[in-house]
Order: sequence, then structure tokens, then C-alpha cells
Amino acid sequence: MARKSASGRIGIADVAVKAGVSHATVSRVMNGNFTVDPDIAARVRAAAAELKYQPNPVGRSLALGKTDTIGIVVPDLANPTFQAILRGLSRAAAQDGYRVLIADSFEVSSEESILAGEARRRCDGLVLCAPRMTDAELEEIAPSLHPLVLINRTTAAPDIPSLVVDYGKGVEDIAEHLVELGHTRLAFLAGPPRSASNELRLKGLEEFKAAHPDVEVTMLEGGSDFNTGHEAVDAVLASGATGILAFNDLVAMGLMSGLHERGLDVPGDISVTGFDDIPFARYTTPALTTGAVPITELGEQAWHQLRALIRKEGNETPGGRYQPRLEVRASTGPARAPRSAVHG
Amino acid sequence: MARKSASGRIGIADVAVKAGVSHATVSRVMNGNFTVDPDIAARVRAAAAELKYQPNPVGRSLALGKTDTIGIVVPDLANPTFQAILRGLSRAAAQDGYRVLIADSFEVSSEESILAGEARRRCDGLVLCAPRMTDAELEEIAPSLHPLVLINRTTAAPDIPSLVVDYGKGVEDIAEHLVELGHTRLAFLAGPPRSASNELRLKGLEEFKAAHPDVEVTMLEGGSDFNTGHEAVDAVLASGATGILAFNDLVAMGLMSGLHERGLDVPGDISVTGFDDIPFARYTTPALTTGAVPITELGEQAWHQLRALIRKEGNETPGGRYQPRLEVRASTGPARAPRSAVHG
DNA sequence: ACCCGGTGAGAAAGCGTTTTCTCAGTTCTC
DNA sequence: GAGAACTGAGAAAACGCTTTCTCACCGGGT
Repeated sequence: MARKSASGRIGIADVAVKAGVSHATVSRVMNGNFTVDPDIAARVRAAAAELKYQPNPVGRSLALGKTDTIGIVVPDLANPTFQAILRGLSRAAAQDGYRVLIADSFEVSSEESILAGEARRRCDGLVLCAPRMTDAELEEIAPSLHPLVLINRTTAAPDIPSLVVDYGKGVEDIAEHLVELGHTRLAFLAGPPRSASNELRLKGLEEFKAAHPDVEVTMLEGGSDFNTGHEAVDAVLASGATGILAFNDLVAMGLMSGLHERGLDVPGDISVTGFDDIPFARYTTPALTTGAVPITELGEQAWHQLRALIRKEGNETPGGRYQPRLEVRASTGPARAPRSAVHG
Repeated sequence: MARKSASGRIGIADVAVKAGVSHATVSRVMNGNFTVDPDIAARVRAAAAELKYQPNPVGRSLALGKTDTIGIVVPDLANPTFQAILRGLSRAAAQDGYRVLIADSFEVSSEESILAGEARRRCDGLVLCAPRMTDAELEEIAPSLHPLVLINRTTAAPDIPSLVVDYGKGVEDIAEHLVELGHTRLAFLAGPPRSASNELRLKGLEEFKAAHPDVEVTMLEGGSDFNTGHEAVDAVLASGATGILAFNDLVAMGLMSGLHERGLDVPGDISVTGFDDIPFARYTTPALTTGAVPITELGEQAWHQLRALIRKEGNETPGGRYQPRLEVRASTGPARAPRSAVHG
């Protein structure tokens, strides 16, 4: 009667007994190996079906040395940007039969490398979003994480593709746009101090300032979430700027909300821009002018890069660079009292 | 020289050789078994550190019969509700050292049960969000998925906790609220036809209609995303209703956006309500009146229920019922031409 | 009639851990 | 000082699968 093995779950052995063949043959049949006599194969399949046998993936993984699972490390699952990356990654990976294991570091950068290592060991590859990790730390652990794909970070180590968004250029474009609207006093509501993508934005702003010495650009401390923007209202107003570049859409939305509470009109009194073009950006009132990043596509691309690494294919285009597209909506408008001449 | 095993990765065997002890002893030391001589333990630890040995989780899982991983099946990762559940689940599980494997069924309900089975076999337990799955199908696969926690579904099978949101009562509360504001013509912009939670809302509306025979309630077909709401503008206007209950916040936001484009004022001309209270609901203009569901907490609770099952603890409170809290914001206001007497 | 290549299936060796079993060496007891 | 109780570590089995190795068997060539 005791047909099932000790564990309670039915295993390959049970099927073998029921079909009157060896474990090996069952395995062969289950894996579509055609060196098995059709009659026997049928018997095995019948037995498997009757017992509702499903191979244990852990045993399989151990024998095969692969898990058909990839990991992704994100700093904050509440952030729409990482949600979108996860979505794109998950969808693309699923198409190739891979699953995604998530590791949320909850913005604790000290956890990131431990988490990454743990996740990597359970998976066949890893996608790492670690904006707060220091370069040194990244450089140190990156090789041990291979196959690895980096998002918005780069490393000197070879064989590690990086998918980066050109935040610098994006911010420049937005600043240009504001200038064209006649704004001469801008303010940048920065992101988290140690954020890599914030650094890129700052670099872009430097370029912009060099090209436009006449435009005043105030730097304001900030963060990456809605509250940051909401709480920055006073600082923004104190700056006297009429064109505000927020770190991202969330911050911009918080800022707009705060400005609205103060009875200020966007873009009548102040123009506000975001970054990322999260799904909700087009639905704020006014709709948010922002730098659109094809972020879901980036997640998808991350999988393709990772897949090439896992399959040890020659990666035709290792890494990739994404240019944000300026998405002009209703949150930006002409400066109230244009001092400088308007083009055209 | 060949200190590393065939696989390339260093394993317990390498540490054993380097420390001059057996595999068993290394394992004991790594697992903090104190029946090992301190000197030997120190030697092992030194060897492990020097080789940067990290136990292979797959081998460990096979021996231990557990993976320290749980799975979650969601119908759509783009939906803020499921993102929030995932977040709560992931955070709570991480605190107990568990990871989360995600399985997105992309609204393909036929995939849900296969996906669920696959995910379950790789994990120690499963959280299932399968709003489109038929009751029969659910009933059939649920037992094979144990340990299992259901979100917004119930099953006759014992030992399967269900975490359900009382959408019916929530919708009733919202309808009451609109009536109190003087609205006598309401419309319900329904969710996906075969959605379980939509059924619950409809039941709630039946209750409401029974209690308020004087109020007219129009049923409109719909869906669950932003576009649904946006495209429903004509139907909504045609209904002549002044108080609209949207299936969820996304739909409500789409509707408001569409109404705004038509030059209509919310809540001046029409009051709009959502459901869920997603993070963005408070930041729409006007801020959205909605039925707030503590959705992240629900994800957290899902883990606690699952944990009890995994640990085979007696589950003190199997399952749970969440009452939505009416969150009155600015998207609802007095009916334009109140025909009925206003209370008080 | 003998040998050889080919075919198909079982036996067994991994994969990398944990854990039971076993046993040598110590310490304790009377 | 001899046997019992204990301690600590190695040998080996187990976890569930895949895959190589091995070998019996069959048919065909000389």
C-alpha cells in the first residue's frame, strides 16, 4: 500500500515501480528522450498521469546545475520605476520559461550586496538595481555575481552588461525646454544624496549651466518620493525659481500637490517637470511634463542581456544606453514675466 | 592545485579538505552545531572564510526539504493593488528570512493553475491571487497547493486561509455616502465580467438597492484599468447619473480624466468614487473619495498566515476579513440639484 | 557459426547538502 | 583499574533527480 515515498510526495521512484521500469527510464520519458521504446514510454506516461507525478524542481536543479530562475535586487518595491523594471523583466523571462525571485533591499544599502549574493546563489543569474551601493563595493562583488546585468550602474569588470538611462542628457533637454519657454531661474530638486542616477543628473545640469551662463540654477536637497516634493514647497518658493526640475515624477507630483495647496497655479505661476514618465504622470492635473524613459522595455532588455550570458552566447550588443524622450505636457508653460527674448 | 570541485564553484568538500576534516564536520560548523570542538570549528571557519565558501542553497534545499522561498501568483503585476500585496508580502517574509518568487499570469486565467502548481513546487508555500479562476478549478487545485493562502477567494477545502476584503460592504458605504450628499441617480462602472471581487461589489449594490428603492442605480460594463474609465465617459454621461462608483481607483482616475477633457467639473457636475485607495488616490485633482483597503497590510497578513501553515502551528485566526474604510476626499460633493431632503 | 555494431534499459554515480549511524577515545564510577 | 556512560568526529545514507556507464540482447555481415 505504501506506494509513496517517505516524504509523502510522490517521486520518480513511485512512477518507476508502478510502470515496472527503472528510475532512469522514467526520467528519460519525462524529458522526452526518444531512445525509449514507445510502449514503455506510454506505460510510464500513464503511470505518471495516474499518480499525478510532477518532477521535484529542487532535485532537478541540483542534478542539472540550474534553477530556471533569475533574481532581481531592487532598492524599493514601492517605487514605480522598479515596479516597471520588474514587470518588464518578469514578462520577458516568463516567455523563456524563467521565473523571477525578488529581493527588496528596502533602501538599506548595506544589505544590498549580501542580498545580491544570496539571491544569486539561488538563481541562474541576477539583475542588480543598486543605486546606493558605492562604486568600490560594486566593483568588489560584481565578478562573483556573474551572470549579472546592471541597471543604471557601470563597472570596470568585463562580461557585465550595463543598461543605463542617460539621465544627464534627459535633464539637459528638460532644462532647455524650460528656457525656451522663457524661464531664466530654474531649480533642481535633487534626489537622494548618494544616488548614482542623481549624480548623472547633476552632471547634465553642469553641462547645461556651461551652455547657459545667463540662466540661474538653484540646487535644492531632496529625495525620491512624493513626500520629498510635498515638503519642498517652501524651499522651492524661496528659491524664486519659476521652472522646477524635480528628481522624478513622484517628487514632481508631491511638489505640484503642495503648490496647489498654497493656491499657486501650475504652470501659470510655476512650471514643474518630473522624470521617468511613470504611468500616472499623464494623468496628474495638470499632466506632467517629464523625461520619458522606456522603463518596462529596459526590464525586458535586461532579460535579453542576462539570457545571452546564461546561454554563454556572444552578446552582440553588451549593455545599452537609453535616451529619455522629452514629453511635454501641461505642467510647463511660458514664464510669467519673460525677461529674456523668446526665440522666434 | 585543483582544489575546487568540477563545477567550478567551491563546495563543502573543498572546505573539508582545506581544514582537514570531514564534510559532516564542516556542515555542523556552518549550521552552528555546538558538538564540535572549538579548535576544529575555528579551523573550519577560517578555511571557509579563506575560500569564501557559501553553501549551495539548492543542495541545502534538497537535504532539508525546504527552500525558504514562497511564491505569489498575481494576475497582473501592473496593477497597483497586486504591487502593494507583493510589497507587503515580500517585506514580511523577508523579516523571517524568506524570499518571494513571483508568477504573473498576465490575466490569462487558463495559465493560473499551471503557474500556481509550478510555483508551489519550487517553494514552501503559495499566496494565490486568482480573481478570474472558476470556483470549480480553484476547488480542484487548492488542496494540492497546500500550504496555501488565498486572497479575495474562498474555498471549501479546510486548512486554506482566505484573506478577503469586504467589497460588498465597502461599495454600500460609498453609495450611502453619495446618497447622503443628495445624489439620487448613481451608476456603477463595473469591473471585469468574471472577476470575483466584482461579484462581491454587485452583491453589495443589491443590498444597497434593497435599502434604497428610491435611488436609481445604473450598471455599466467596464474593466479594471485606467483606459476603462477614460472610455466610459460617454456611457456615464448617457446614464444621467450624478454619483459614479468606479470599480477601482484606476478606473475612477480614468473617468475623471475623461470628464475633465469634456469640461465637466468633479465634483461640481458629477461626483466620482474609486476603490482600493492606491497611493496615488490622494494626489489626484480632485483627491479621490474611495474605499480604503489596507492592502499592504493584507500582504503582510498573508505571510503570517502562510508562515503558520508552514510551521504547522495551530492557526489562531485562520483567514481574515478586511473592512474597507470610506475615505472621503474632494471628488465627491453635494448633488447639483438635490431633489430629496438632506439629512440634518 | 562467430563476431561486431547497434539498440534500449537497468545499475550506479553524481549534484551539494544534512543527518543518522557508528565507533574510537575519554572521562567517570565503584 | 575495568566496564559504563559520554563526547566528538568520520563514514555513509538520504534528499530526488539526470546522466554516464554497463551490459544483455538482437540482427547482420563474413
